[in-house]
Amino acid sequence: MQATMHTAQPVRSVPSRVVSRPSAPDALDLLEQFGSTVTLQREQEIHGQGDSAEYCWRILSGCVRTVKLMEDGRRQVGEFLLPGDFFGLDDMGTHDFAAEAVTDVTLRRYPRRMVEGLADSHAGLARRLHAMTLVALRNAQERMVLLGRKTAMERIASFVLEMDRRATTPGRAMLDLPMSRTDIADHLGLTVETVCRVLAHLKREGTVGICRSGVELRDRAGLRALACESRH
Amino acid sequence: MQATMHTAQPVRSVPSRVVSRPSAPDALDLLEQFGSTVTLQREQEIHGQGDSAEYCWRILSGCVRTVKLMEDGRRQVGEFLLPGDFFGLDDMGTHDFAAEAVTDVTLRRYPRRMVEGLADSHAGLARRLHAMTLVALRNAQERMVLLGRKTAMERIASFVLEMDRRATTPGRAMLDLPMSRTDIADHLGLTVETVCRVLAHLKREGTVGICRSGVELRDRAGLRALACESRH
DNA sequence: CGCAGGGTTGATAGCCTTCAAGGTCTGTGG
DNA sequence: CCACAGACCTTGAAGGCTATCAACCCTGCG
Repeated sequence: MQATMHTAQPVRSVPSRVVSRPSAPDALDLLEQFGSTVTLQREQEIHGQGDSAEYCWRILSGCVRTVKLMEDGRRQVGEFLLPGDFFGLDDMGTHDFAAEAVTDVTLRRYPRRMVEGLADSHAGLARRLHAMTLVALRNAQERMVLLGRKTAMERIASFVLEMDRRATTPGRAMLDLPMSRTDIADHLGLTVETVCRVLAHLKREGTVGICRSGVELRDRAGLRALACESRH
Repeated sequence: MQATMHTAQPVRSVPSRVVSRPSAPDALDLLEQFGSTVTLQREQEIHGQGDSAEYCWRILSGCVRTVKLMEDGRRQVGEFLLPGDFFGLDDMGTHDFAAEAVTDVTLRRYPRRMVEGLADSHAGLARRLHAMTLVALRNAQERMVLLGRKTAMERIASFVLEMDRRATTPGRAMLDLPMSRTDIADHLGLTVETVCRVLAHLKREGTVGICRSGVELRDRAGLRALACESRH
């Protein structure tokens, strides 16, 4: 099992081309021969809700969100995906959620037929894919606690800390949040206004600083206390 | 892929011993040689939150819940598991949720080390296990919409319909709900009182009848309208 | 019979939403 | 360069949905 499997982060692979030891073996490298690189502008749709699942993707740069719309327009953002993350692999037949570019993105696209064929003959790849699904499931379960039982303040604090842990350089003071307040609200089961108010409250308390499209983490311990998270 | 994979139900296997054609092949049958049968009384713990994941289980009879407790006592019930369902397979290293018997239960228990060993040499079994994880993930994502965006009435209606679809004989008027109101509340992100009030409301409207530890579905179409579910 | 635990119902409170208005930033076109 | 439009963000006021608190009912059981 890879180190990433023991974190509570979304499905993520170490972008092999960035690893210092370029030969670090990863079963996912087997996919590369079938991959093609695509770029999209912000707000473009990568696949729709209900689309047949022809491809899966890995993010090279940028941010992607998965979205489910109810008939009356209520929206749930399933997750935000960052460089290194895979998506589109965990759907059966059709994609339950749409996937949309939050920012301009560069993606590596793989035909699922090829991925599944390779997995049938490479047990190591199959294990790796299954492990990624398990991480996604664990994250979804953690989010069920957040959506079912946490207050607005706890949700925001948990979200900021999660994005910090997933950042390319975790622990830095400045944390980029490329998604809109509306996206954050629809991810956390809140409204835009509540997200704004809670962030303003955290700012007044000196816990975070608010910069355009990002936050400055001034008091991680305080955030952790607010988030009501046992581990992390 | 099995037919069950295309439903939105929890991880479920067809209990092979009950199938009319006793030779219906299922990769999960490979596990049987390592299985042992255990029985527990209601409210007993099967495994704790944070326990190292030594075993996984399949339910032969009864109902099980998965539970996560926050430090201050807030509780989230991850899912209710019914005969045929597997659990304990989707955890990595340790169980994130506890598992507890809702009713007296009979379980088939399998050492995970054996399961994983078998899966390494039987691609069919590995695929089957991965498929079960995918179903669990899809269910978790559907529940994120419920917890993030649905009203109390919609949550209850969705829950009743889901339990109906998963019942051993779906479509019957009488639906058994073996879990307590508190369990339902902690599953749906509500309080006991709200669950009671919503059920009472549905009863007054004639949508359901309330019997001791169960409901009578008098108006499935009405429930579906209340549940705001596209498919099903 | 009395107790204990779960279920139900009512009254009140509070968190978050809704509705509304203004502010800020960005990109565009003159 | 500046003005303007539009989208997003922020803040305020009011309302509603659900939680909280409390009381009572009901059932099973010792």
